[in-house]
Amino acid sequence: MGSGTEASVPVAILSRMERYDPQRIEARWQAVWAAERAFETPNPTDPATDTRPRSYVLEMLPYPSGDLHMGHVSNYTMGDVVSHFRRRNGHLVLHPMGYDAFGLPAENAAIRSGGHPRAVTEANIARIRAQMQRMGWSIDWARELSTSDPAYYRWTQWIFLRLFERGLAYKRASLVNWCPQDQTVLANEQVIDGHCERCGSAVEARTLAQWFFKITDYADRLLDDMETLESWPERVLTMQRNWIGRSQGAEVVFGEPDLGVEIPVFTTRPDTLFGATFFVLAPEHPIVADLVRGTEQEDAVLAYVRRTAGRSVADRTDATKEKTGVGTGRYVVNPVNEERIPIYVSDYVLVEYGTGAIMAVPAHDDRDHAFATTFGLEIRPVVMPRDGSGDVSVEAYTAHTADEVLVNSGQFNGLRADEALDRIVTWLAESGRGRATTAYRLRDWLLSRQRYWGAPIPIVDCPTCGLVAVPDADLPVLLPDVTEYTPKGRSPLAAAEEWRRVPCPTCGGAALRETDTMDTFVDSSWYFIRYVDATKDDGAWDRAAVDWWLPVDQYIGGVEHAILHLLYARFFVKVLFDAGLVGFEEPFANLFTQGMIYKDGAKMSKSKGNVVAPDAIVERYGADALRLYTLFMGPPDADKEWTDTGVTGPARFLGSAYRVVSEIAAKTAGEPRPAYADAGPAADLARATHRSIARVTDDIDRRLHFNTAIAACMELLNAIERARESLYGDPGGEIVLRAAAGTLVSLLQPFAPHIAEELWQRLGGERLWEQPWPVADERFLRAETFECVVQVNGKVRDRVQLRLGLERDAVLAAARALPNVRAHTDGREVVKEIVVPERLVNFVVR
RNA sequence: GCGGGCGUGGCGGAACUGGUAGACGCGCCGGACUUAGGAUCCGGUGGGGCGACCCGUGGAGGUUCGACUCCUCUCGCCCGCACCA
Repeated sequence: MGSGTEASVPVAILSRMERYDPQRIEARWQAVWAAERAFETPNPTDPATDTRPRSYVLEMLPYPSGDLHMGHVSNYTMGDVVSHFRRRNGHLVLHPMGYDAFGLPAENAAIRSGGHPRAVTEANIARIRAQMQRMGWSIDWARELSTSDPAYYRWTQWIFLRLFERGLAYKRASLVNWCPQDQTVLANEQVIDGHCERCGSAVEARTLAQWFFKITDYADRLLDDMETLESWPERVLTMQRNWIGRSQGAEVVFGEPDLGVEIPVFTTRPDTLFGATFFVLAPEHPIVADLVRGTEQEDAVLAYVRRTAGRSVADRTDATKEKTGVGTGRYVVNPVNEERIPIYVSDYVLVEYGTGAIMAVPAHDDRDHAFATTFGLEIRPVVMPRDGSGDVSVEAYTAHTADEVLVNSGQFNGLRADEALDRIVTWLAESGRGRATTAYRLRDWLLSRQRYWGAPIPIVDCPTCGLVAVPDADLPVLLPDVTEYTPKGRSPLAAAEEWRRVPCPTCGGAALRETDTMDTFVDSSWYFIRYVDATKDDGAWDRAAVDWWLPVDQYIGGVEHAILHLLYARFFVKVLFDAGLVGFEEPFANLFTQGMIYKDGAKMSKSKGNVVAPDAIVERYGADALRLYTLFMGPPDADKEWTDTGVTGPARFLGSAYRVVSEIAAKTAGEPRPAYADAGPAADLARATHRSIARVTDDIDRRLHFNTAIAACMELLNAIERARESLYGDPGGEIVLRAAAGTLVSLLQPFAPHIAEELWQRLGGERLWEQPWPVADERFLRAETFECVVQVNGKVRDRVQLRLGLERDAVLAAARALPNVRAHTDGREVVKEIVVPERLVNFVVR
């Protein structure tokens, strides 16, 4: 890769025949990187003793829907900048890529086109891979993986079995979210406002036997370990905290005397126990049928339960609608005061939360208040501010102040509410009628899906042995080929009769395979581990190598995964840790969530017709320009607005850098490294060069503010352009000029690696991607003089160029002497003189 | 309702620690080169005023010599959760 010939081409000819041609340059360098396997990073041969600095830089893997979109470009470019930066700062960098390839879109496309989901997926992957490679990201393609590959999902199944054997994967009939459009169940996390996250259909509640992961067992650790995730965005932590929804409270047991049953409730307000004036069961509560059997309320209650079951989830959970319900004719006894209170059935109580039953305290709960008002039930205040101001006739009194006391509460009257809460819980525990407990909003993760294109659940259902794990040695359980994928409410795998019939692994008797497939979020909950050993076939991974690379040092992705993927992946890692399979408890040490790219004020989407295809931009301006623009648009975590004209800024900048650096390469000689000069324009340029190094380094490393880093590169180019004519012909000046050009190219490399490599070569360098990152020389960060701003009463009146290190009195004297300063101070009394060293002077006058 | 975030030129944004508001870029205006310009180069560009100056970071107060930055109140927008007892 010599460059001697190009450096001698006369400038006039060069500028005419060698206009910046990104297509040619980018193809050239991508070929070089591929041939040299420039970005492949093998695992250490001996991880136990290898102490080399390393960084695992990862962006969330794409769903291969066909085309790369702008969100991907922005996301992967940010990761690429960090990767290049760390590589050039001496780190071994793991920067892999893969495909989240199972899932409904490919299956639906296959149904439409009559093809096979596998074929659709493979075609999509080929397409998106080519588009990603065209972007020139420094990815270790030797580690590429696809979650729909049997060599991958074999280990997804293997991990499922580890959860199964630990009792963390179980099958249970329960009330689940059913999407009538996609004909499958959905996890709670995939239901947005009662609608299917993917297709938008109103979700129905159905009772079905489904597979769950017991993520609730990990609720406390998922919550408490967030303390260690210091650099995670606050909003992601908050969203996870809300989602887990831990509430401290008490379980209180209410007795039903006629049938002799006990019904526990969960409450966060045991202090209001004396205010319970009725009791409510969720319509699906198992005791409802027993309570009303043979009574005159039976028909009314069962009719209400049926009506509720027929309504959509969105409808049921609409908090603004009027409360409905029906009395059962039965009552329970309040354990604290032996009072009989009536039992109602109402859909405002959710069977999945707490115990599915509540004690209703209308005086101190908005929902109970609304119900009591509708049904004309007693509203009895039991917690009041000391001044007696809490009126509960119109709305519930729910405030929490330090100065509340209990009333109407027997032996607890007069106690402060917080004190009473503790005392009542103690009393309940001592009398065996309750205990302190914690409830969570988080539900177990429903992972089974009645669809084809996913990893089969590796379980066999045996009439004698029950649910039995497929032995590890028999993995993968391959997806059978079926002819019909159209969703019909049961898994298409059920039609593969031959495939289903297997001998029971335990007793050898005739048994049937599980036909549901796994939620694709299972696939993506461990892929970051598999990258370490992406091709290993005698195990899921090598623990020593995994522990060497992980946790991920910098994870980058969209905030839309704040709960789903990030919570699931955290859960998986904790389970794997407990099973001794990995040596860390959190997968992602640092998380960065990038903003979304909008166009015309809306999220880019096909349905809105405002999608800008990266391909089209690359074709016209080149990958470097597109990379630069997606970063230059704004701070990485903020949402950004795409404008078609905006790309021209970075594109012109690259064209201009190409011209100017090529000219300098041809007209000067020397090393493309930072150099020094003592005075004059050369010294100014040397300072500008070193300041740029400091700024770009800090912007990438500490702030992840790529937009200002690029702005700094633009400023350096402007400085070079301004200085070059006066430096040509001066030997010392030419060295500085060439060094400045080299530094510019070097700083630009993480953002625009193709043009940087091309220009670096033109300047006589080689393999810029592995050159050390430039270091700013402190001596050149400071000028000899500074512009001192002089204010009078806080308003800028003049400026003066002063020597650095000048004493306070001298600074004041110089400032005072300025004509415009005198105009504003003469004849007035100066009451105060403020001097901010090396910045400004402020005279306060009266 | 609860929680998180954001309001700066015509536009995207910069100002990181309280110290020159508007870096950098787009767009626009003027000029050069040109058969031509969606190319390139040069100059200008927050508002008002001939000017000295005045006004300006959603709004109103406050702290300070000095506030985009800190405090109080308020308006608007975005995101998340929401009948979770």
